[in-house]
Amino acid sequence: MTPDDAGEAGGRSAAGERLGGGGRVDPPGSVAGALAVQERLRPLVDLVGPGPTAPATVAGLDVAYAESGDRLAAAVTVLDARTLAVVDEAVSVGRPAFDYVPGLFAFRELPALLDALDGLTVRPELLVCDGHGLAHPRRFGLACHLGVVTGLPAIGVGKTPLVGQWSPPGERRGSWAPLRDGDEVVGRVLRTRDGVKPVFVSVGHRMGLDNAAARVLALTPRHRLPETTRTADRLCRDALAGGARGGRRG
DNA sequence: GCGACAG
DNA sequence: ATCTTGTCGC
Repeated sequence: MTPDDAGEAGGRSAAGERLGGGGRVDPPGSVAGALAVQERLRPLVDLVGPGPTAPATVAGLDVAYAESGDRLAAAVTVLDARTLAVVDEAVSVGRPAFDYVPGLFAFRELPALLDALDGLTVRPELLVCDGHGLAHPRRFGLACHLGVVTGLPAIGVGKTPLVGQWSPPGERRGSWAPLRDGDEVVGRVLRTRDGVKPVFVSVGHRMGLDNAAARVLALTPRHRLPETTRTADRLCRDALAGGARGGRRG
C-alpha cells in the first residue's frame, strides 16, 4: 500500500500524529472505481467489538457546504466523554471530492475529514460520524470507511434512513427497534428524546451495536443528535461563514 | 420500467 | 447538504 492510498485504507499513524494518515487522498475517478474501493476495503471492517465502553474522549465529525456547492468545510471536535466539554477541534476547508451519489457518500467528504483529523492534537477513542456505517447497501458506509482508514473505533448516527425496514420504537428516550435489511440487522432505530423522531445508529468499525447505542444515549442528554455532532456542525458552519480562505485550521 | 436514495 | 416562515415548547 502506497502513501497515496492513505485515504483508501491503512494509513495507520504513529501514536498521537497524522490521525488522518497525512498527505492528500486521491478520490476514485468514477463510480465503478469507488465501488471497487468499497469492495476492497469492506473486508477490513472489524466487527468484533464491543469497543470502548467508557471512552475518555469522543470525536464528532461533520461537513457543511457553501450554497454554491463548490466549497465545503469539514470539522472534527473532540469532547470529554464525561463532561461533554470540547477539548480539541480542527477544521479543513476545501472542495467536494466526488459527486453526491447515495451509497458513495464517503468519497465526497472523506478527504476533507481526514485532513481535519490531521489537525487534531488529541487522539479520540471513538469517532461519531454524521451518516451510516453498516446500514449501507454494501455494508460500508462513511463510518466504516472512516474507521478502517483511521483504525479507530467508529459508529454512524444518521438522521434519515438509507437502507432497511423497522417498526416505530416506543415514544420514550432509550426505546429502540432493530433496523433490518432483509435478514440481517444492520443498525438500530433509537429514540434519543421523548416523543422526538429517532436517529439511525449503526456500527462503523471496532464496535458492537449495543455499545454504539449506549454511547449515543450518553451523548444525547438534552438533544436529539449527539453533542459531538452538534459541536462539529457548528464548527464547520462557522468556518464556512468566516474566512473565505482555504486551507486548514485547528 | 418506476420510485427510493446517508449528506 | 442548502433555501425557506411560521409555529410550538422548554
